[in-house]
Amino acid sequence: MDVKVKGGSATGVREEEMGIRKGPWTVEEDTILVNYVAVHGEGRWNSVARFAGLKRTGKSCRLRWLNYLRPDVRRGNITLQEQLLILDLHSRWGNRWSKIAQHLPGRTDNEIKNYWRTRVIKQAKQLNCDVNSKQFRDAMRYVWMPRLLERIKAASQPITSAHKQFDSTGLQLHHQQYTATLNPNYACGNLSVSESSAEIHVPSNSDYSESCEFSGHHVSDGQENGSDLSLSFHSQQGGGDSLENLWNDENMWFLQQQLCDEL
DNA sequence: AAATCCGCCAACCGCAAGACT
DNA sequence: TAGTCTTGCGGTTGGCGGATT
Repeated sequence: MDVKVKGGSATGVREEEMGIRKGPWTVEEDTILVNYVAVHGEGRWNSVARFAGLKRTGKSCRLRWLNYLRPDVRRGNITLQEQLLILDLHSRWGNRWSKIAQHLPGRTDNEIKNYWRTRVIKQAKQLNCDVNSKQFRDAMRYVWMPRLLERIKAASQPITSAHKQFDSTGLQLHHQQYTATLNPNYACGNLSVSESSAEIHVPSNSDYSESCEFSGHHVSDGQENGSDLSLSFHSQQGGGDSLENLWNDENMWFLQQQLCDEL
């Protein structure tokens, strides 16, 4: 086990005197930290270090818990949906990693930051432009994000498809999940819309009992022109024509109003 | 088979803000 | 009110492992 001891600075000397450990955590240390948090809860990280017998700084304990030991930490590859969300949120907030992470349950700011640095900055280098340049932002918004959406759609493997679009000047989607009830005159069921996707759930006793789902995307140019919401849908079991009939202009208008009310 | 490169990720650092004394 | 401590955030680094030469 590699244990480094910082030297030179006053803090470093003090840490050295106290035998503060650095570097990768051991299983034993993890166990101690998990047990301590289970009993005393999160927070008071310096106390954790002091009273649990860990030779680690409070900061180190906090980081280890938040990024690795927390039970709700989600591991594994960043999904397409998550990638899309990261790109979108970063275009709004910049390097506010913790704020972005709040919208990706189970993901840590560190993970998102790493994703950005390893994938996104690499892309910028390949395009030979600065990651903060308008050129790159445009490439992201008009090329990369739409491609991601296409891949997300393709992953849902539609059998039949039909498309409707409507403009919603001034409508802005945020990142929470919204729900809208379809116009009862035209359909029954619930539509839930998130930043990158939408789903409709039709009750089995309705005339349209086949399962259908929507994929939609939110296009915002970030300018004062407002933003557009574009929704397309497909039926998984055929019947696309009948379903498409649900989506006449009135129903679209109704949905638009519902979304505007909620946002 | 060895050397080098590269991507990924855990962990550290400095700084700032808020809480506490 | 000032000084100190604690916590949280964003930037950066270092090491590991797989891919390539």
